[in-house]
Amino acid sequence: MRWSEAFIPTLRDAPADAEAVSHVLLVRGGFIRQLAAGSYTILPLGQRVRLKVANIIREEMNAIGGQEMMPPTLHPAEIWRKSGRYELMGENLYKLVDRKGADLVLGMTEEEIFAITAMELSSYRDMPQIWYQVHTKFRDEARPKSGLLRVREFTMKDAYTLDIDRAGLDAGFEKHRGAYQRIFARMGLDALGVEASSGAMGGSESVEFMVRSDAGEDWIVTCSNCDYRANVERAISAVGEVDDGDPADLDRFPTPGLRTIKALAEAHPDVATPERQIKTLVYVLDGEQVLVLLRGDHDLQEQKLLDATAAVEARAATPEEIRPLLGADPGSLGAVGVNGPRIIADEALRGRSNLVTGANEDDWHHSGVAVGRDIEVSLWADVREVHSGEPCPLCGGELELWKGIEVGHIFKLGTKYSETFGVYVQDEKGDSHPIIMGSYGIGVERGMAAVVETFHDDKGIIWPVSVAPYEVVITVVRADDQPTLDAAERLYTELDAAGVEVLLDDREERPGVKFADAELIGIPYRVTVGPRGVEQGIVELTTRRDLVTEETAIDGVVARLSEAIYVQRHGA
RNA sequence: CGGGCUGUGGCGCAGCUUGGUAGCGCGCUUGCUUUGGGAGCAAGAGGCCGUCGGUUCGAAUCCGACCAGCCCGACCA
Repeated sequence: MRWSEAFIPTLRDAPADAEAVSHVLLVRGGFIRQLAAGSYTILPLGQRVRLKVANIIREEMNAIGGQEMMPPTLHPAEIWRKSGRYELMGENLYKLVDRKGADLVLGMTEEEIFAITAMELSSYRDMPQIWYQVHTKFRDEARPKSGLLRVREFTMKDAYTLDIDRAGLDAGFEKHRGAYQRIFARMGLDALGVEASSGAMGGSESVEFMVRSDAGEDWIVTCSNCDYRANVERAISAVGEVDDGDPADLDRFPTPGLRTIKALAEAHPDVATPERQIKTLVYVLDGEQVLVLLRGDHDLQEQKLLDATAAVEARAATPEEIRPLLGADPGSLGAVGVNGPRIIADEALRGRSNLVTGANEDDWHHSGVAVGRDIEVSLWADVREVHSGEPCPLCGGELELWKGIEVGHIFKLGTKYSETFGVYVQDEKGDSHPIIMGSYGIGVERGMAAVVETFHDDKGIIWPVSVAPYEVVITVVRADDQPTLDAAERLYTELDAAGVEVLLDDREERPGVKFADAELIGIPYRVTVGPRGVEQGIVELTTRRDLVTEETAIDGVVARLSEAIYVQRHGA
């Protein structure tokens, strides 16, 4: 491609409303333009990257036996009502009505559609199957943000495994784990597979692939000593033992004006250190008011609460809801003697005694509280959020927290969708079994953005060869100098013939503009052709990653570049 | 959905307090000069000032409603 004929609208100034590095650089480099919140036009340069990412995904999916197909994105609402997700997905699901008044839905993930397609299968002999698509998904995000990182319309590779038994699912899951590791590695990404919550997908087990980045929206817990890694929505840590002393009798004491764990601990350091208090939270789970108990120095992880109770929506109750329920305001709440709402207690409170908690009367607290004796717990669960520095649950090493971008997520779904849609196959004895499904997603554009978040400097993007829009840019220093232009054209033709993707910067611009643009759009190799060098049969070769330049004979440059690129093209 | 901020040529911004012919930088067009790290001079093109309504002789500017976008939070397969 000749730059003079290409549509590569680079910008000198960053758009005012872009914050994330990938957002700024993709807009400035002429890869994308915003149409509306969370809605982008992918420009020619962006499309080349997007197709390369999609092709890497396709190659690795095909390599594990995946078969690409193309279901519709527009679905009858009936299907989603049947799976229960018409309601479950809430406002994130785009809902529309056609001319006949029929309700329709735009697909945001497609377990339902693939389950229905799987009704064609009837025998264990048909198993296993790996089906996938690379297609548009729609999500009415409450808050699209950060350019391509969180949008309302995007391309997702979603794959589904169909097996007759658990062992088949496990095998399919492991195949995908491997494929995903290869896909992200080929994109240059260091994506770590971490334990995750399955959320609204349902299912038993899931692994997210996270790329470390401050632009990410998830917090990840990793051990500095062993391989333990998990999303905070799922992560656990070893809790230190607390010496409660001998169990005491339940008692009350006045605590005027002491409304926080900290204030109470400072006023009564002998009995009420934070780890010897019970934190009582009132939550509303799908409309049901519940008490959630935690150790005083611990915090609630809401997703854990949802997972433990199979609830869909959790929110903190308001003071107006709490007073009629418990008879006191936040600051003096407790679960002693409460029997009405369900009481969900964190595992860290199990077996504890001699504790302090609110007495459900303003300005009074209980002391000597023994959890089993004085509080009737309805459900024990791990609902505590792990904090940085706590001991690893596996090895005791120090846990670290970091922010990550979720570039992929794989789920063991089980039979939820096959049972709903009646997808059964017969085994060798003729018995029917619901198909066991797995579901596996990668966000294509988010992956592109994650690459930019990972590889950039103050001059612009640094694409890995495997996903670069072009592999080489030939910068013609003097486009008006005929020998220079001739030499550049010859290189352009030869590189093209050698199968290298090359962009010829033949624009009548000053060199500084061309260098700056080449660096901004992140082409891995730059060949600089200028009058001085051409006279001596020499060009300059610059690598984008380290911006190191060396002079080299024109004659050898094509062979050299095609070799270097060939080995990098399929990923690091 | 709650909180904060912003809407003025393609991009970045000023003008609004105190109403009176819409401005600057970059980019774009043409010409000349220049040419190894975002050139100089000259002449140009390009704007329903987010939308609707109100106040006024007169509104980018004042008032109201709405819409859109960004950031924080809630939410998020």
